[in-house]
Amino acid sequence: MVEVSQEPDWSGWRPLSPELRIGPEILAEILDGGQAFRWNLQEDGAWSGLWGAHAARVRAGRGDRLEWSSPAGPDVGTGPALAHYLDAARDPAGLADLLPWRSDAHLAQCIRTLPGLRILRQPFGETLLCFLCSSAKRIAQIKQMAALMAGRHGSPLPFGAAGDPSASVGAGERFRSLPTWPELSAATEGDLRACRLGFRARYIHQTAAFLAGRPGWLEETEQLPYPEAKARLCGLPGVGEKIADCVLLYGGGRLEAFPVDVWILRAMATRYGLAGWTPRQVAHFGRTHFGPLAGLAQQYLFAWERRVA
DNA sequence: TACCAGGTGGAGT
DNA sequence: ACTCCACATGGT
Repeated sequence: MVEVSQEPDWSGWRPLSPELRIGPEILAEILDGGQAFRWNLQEDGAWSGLWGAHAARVRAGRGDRLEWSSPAGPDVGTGPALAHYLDAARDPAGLADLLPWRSDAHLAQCIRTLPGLRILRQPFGETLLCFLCSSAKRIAQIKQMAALMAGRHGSPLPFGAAGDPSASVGAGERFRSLPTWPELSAATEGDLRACRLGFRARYIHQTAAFLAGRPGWLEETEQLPYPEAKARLCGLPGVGEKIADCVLLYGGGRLEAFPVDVWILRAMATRYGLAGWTPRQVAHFGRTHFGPLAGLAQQYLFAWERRVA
């Protein structure tokens, strides 16, 4: 008999968290809406993705209850890791009710349109790497850069082949994680440029060199209070306020972080009458107007604005 | 072709 | 402090 399938062997589908209900559209927005850059839609409608040393498939099952499966290989605790990644324990019914939608008609509309939208809890270092790639780039291009870096500088995971042609690995190869910062410090700037990073290659190269001389610096930064953590991140080459806020929001679980990019600037100009405001002014408005969960509000505004555009 | 993309850093006012 | 603009690359 001939083995024709080049698909990886996956475990069966298993329920993730019974309380967590997320529909297919919202799941797509969560995994592929600009927070993370390593998820790809498979032909069967499930999402296949990687984070840290984990790989998994996820889909919305009956009653919008999430189901997951893992690739063939050793058990590395992917189920609990996925629950943490999706922040499943934090108010599965949705944090959005705590946002000031009662006094903000536009926010209320965004929340109605995107019920269950969540903020991920990604590995901190990976989030920094991906958002160092993000400046003046489309999401699809950031995903391409991440895939190239994983393929050329990441480590193979102990799991089977990946058949998704849009993923970073070809049939018969193993999944590859994104390179860690120590791994990146072994790459030359030219190596990184070859991953289509453009001028971002220098930032990543310099950041890798900085971190290589300071073991524990990133882990300490993750533990600091928001203002101190943000200030430290902003000291890294290529990291300004926007990227620092993205790292703290999507990688550090700091829901008060309010990243201001061109979409948020546009949304605040057209929906909130803040035309002409600087990013810094908009960030201040956002934090005060939306409160301690401003980052979640930001995600609703971002997703809604991109959807109507 | 020109313009834009989940920006940042540096130079010149 | 504010305004411009280069920085690579790919898509519309």
